[in-house]
Amino acid sequence: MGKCYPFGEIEAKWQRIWEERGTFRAREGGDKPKYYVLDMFPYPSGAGLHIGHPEGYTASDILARYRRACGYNVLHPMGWDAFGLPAEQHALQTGISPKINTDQNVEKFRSQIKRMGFAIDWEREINTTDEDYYRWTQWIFLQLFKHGLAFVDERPVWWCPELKAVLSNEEVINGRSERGNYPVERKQLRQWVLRITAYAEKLLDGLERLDWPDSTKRQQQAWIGRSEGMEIDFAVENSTKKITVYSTRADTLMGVTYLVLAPEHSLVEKITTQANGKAVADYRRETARKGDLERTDLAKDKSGVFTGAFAVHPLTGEKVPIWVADYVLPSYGTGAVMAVPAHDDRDYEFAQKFHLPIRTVVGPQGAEPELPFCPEGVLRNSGEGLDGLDSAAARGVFLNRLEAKGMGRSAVKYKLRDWLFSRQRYWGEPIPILWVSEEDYGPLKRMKDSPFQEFMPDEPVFFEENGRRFYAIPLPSSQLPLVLPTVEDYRPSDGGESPLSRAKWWIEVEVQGHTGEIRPAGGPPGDGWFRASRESNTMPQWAGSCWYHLRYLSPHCATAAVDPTAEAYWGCPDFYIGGAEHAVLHLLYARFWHRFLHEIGVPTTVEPYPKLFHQGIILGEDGSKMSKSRGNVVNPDRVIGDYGADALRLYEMFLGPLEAMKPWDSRGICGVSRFLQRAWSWFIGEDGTLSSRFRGDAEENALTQRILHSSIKKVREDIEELRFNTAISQLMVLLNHLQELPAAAPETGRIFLQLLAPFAPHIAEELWERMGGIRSIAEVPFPDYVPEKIATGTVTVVVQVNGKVRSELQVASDATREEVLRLAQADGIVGAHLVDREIVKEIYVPNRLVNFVVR
RNA sequence: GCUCGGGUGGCGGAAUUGGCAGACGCGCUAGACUUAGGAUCUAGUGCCGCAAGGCGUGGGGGUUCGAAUCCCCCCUCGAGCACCA
Repeated sequence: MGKCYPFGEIEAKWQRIWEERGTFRAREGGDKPKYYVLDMFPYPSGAGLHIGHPEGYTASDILARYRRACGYNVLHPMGWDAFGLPAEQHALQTGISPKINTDQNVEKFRSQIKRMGFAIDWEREINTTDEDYYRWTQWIFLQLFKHGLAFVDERPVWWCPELKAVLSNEEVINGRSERGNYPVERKQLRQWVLRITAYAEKLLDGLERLDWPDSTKRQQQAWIGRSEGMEIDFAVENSTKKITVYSTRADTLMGVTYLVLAPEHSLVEKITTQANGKAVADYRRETARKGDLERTDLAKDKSGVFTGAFAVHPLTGEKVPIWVADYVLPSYGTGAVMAVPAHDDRDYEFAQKFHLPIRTVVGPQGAEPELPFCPEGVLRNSGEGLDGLDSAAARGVFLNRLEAKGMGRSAVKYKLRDWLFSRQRYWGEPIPILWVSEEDYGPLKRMKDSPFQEFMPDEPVFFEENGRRFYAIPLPSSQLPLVLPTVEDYRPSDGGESPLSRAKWWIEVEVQGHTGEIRPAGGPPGDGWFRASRESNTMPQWAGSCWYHLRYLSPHCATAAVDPTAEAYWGCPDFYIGGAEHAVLHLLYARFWHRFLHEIGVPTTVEPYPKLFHQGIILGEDGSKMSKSRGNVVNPDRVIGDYGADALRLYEMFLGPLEAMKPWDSRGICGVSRFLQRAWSWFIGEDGTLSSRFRGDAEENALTQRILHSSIKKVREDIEELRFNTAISQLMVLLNHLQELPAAAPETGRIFLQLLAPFAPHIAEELWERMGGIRSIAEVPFPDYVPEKIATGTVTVVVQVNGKVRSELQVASDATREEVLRLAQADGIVGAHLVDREIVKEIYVPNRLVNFVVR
């Protein structure tokens, strides 16, 4: 690039001034309406800022600056989601503590983000790993515990041997870890679990009112996976047992030819006949060994074994064999299904393989169905009074009949599973729980005045080990934050325990039931002292991001997670922007916590993020995902050094629609850089002083007025609709026109700068100041357009003959239909196409077009 | 396999309710200024054609005076879900 405006100097200058003046500090109160813009806060990775980060942040910054200029009191904060596995793995490799590593990374991220010149209130910066932050994360956990929503359970969990960590359902993709793509397996472990399923219905209903991308709503909907069906009881022949199945297609009840139990189903052992015992046991063992990848691989053949037992059809009394097969999942519905091979793909495949009977009971009206026939249809072969009914009606009839016999009921099921909340890791929030023995729990529970009563749930939470019970005791808030202790060794144990479990001095404690005091084990015995062990698991990374939008409102509040006055003023974010990869993880968990917190009286809002937007991904120059191995990574520091932050901001917004996936183009940034250079040169002459083109007496002609005012209109509308690429192109159109003018009114220059300011704030501030601006351009009201200056006297009307454009006319905007048609016919080129033709129809669209239909 | 969302010049992308397809930018061509140009400025730039004109929004069909836009079929790319009964 040739000569450049001094962006390096200007950008540093204005970033310093904004900080010194506190230009973007947000305070509660005043008459202005509030506007809270939130970015998904970054995980400060060691790699530093990625070129993708500034995309979302610039978008939110444009909105923040625009809204401020439109008279809103704007809150635009930033912080760090800094717990997480990479810092811990880094510690394992280097021995540097995650704390130190994280602090360094935050330092780097902060300085890189500051170089972008965002209108952020840095006094509100938060960090999920700060004690003052996570004490409230722990407090929220205790509230969940108190309300019976946090409990422990021995359950099969996803265990990743490579990461030596337990993963949540959401963190496992096709049998591999989301992070690192390592294989995972099933393992029985005692785990903390949050009862998110209790909120399934609310989380589903709440989606409707959210202004979110459709695809994200659909993803959450599918994840919650509500289905309506029936539970149907099948008696087991020669037994008092019954098998309850769940089905959404009870209309196919008469087509049942066998039942299937999940291998883990508790009845399997009880009903299997002796003759089949070995085969079933072998099969169950085989299933247990398999990872879910193997088990759920769709391509694989169906497998299963016969139990030797039979069930009794609740309506026909017919005997149907009971099988065990791993295509039935233990964790959904009742873990047992009625198999209707004629009308279910999976049952059909299974029946084919094991030569089980197939009975057709539903089909299209009239024609014979091709099996398996899975859509709804009309009943056949189902018996008197049923044949001919459509599926929905048939379900109603079956429901009545089964209900009458006490053998069926309607039921709603969800795919959503409870949230596995403990991690066997070091770098996370310690779970503020103590474990005491059964003998100590009783007395402690009876101390009504004990601080340990503060978060005590109605139902005790306990686990059993070697025949002994251990009870969970919540720390009182006086003991928060429970600080993550310093340890030497960050390795998890092979047995799946947290590195914290090795810190015996921290784990083994004694608690004073009366006072809430806690001391290391080995103190003198006395009244009210009990032995206890701390919970060694930590919280998953999602915990801190579940409520950070609330912490920004009063980041320094020492008495509450969020100050009620601040919360009452700011409420929840009016706009939330971040990547689509969080569609079901962070966004579902945060909705759960926020709603829970709302129910216990913390935030006044029910939903945390009423309006959400996902920015797209910026691909490498070769059109593939940016990655070190491909060597197509663009370094933001480098770009800022070469072209300046304004150019980077402008370029990322100009690339294409904000939500789209788009490739980086290193030549494209030259284009926007040239635009900024041209803008600079329009204001500043060769000698470095304000250009002489600005004359107080200059008056813009109608064309200039029209372009200027339609630019104001378009920029306003485009910003509000997040169409930043077209807003910028309009700014280019405007500048292209202004450059043609021999002289300009200072006011015209100022309006141009105000329109530019949200996108390229540094250059706009600098030129604004040189144009005589006293206040920061960020604080000057955004210009409004004058409609009369856009709608000038004449409009262009296109003239078509048989739909083909032949000419265009300049006519007065208030011209009548007759006048325009007459002018159109009088047009020379049009006339040539009308010669010897008969006009059969005349189409007239006011101020737009004329179309002659001829023969 | 199922469910969504896309396919517009050499490239990124524009186009209220169906009403001038290709705004803006990149690139390219020619010219100017220059010792020089990967700087700047000027002009041009969808395709075919000397022109008149014709053809053009993944392909095919349809509705309409008029379709990138609406309807049907097909091709293709991307995302999500993936034995949830």
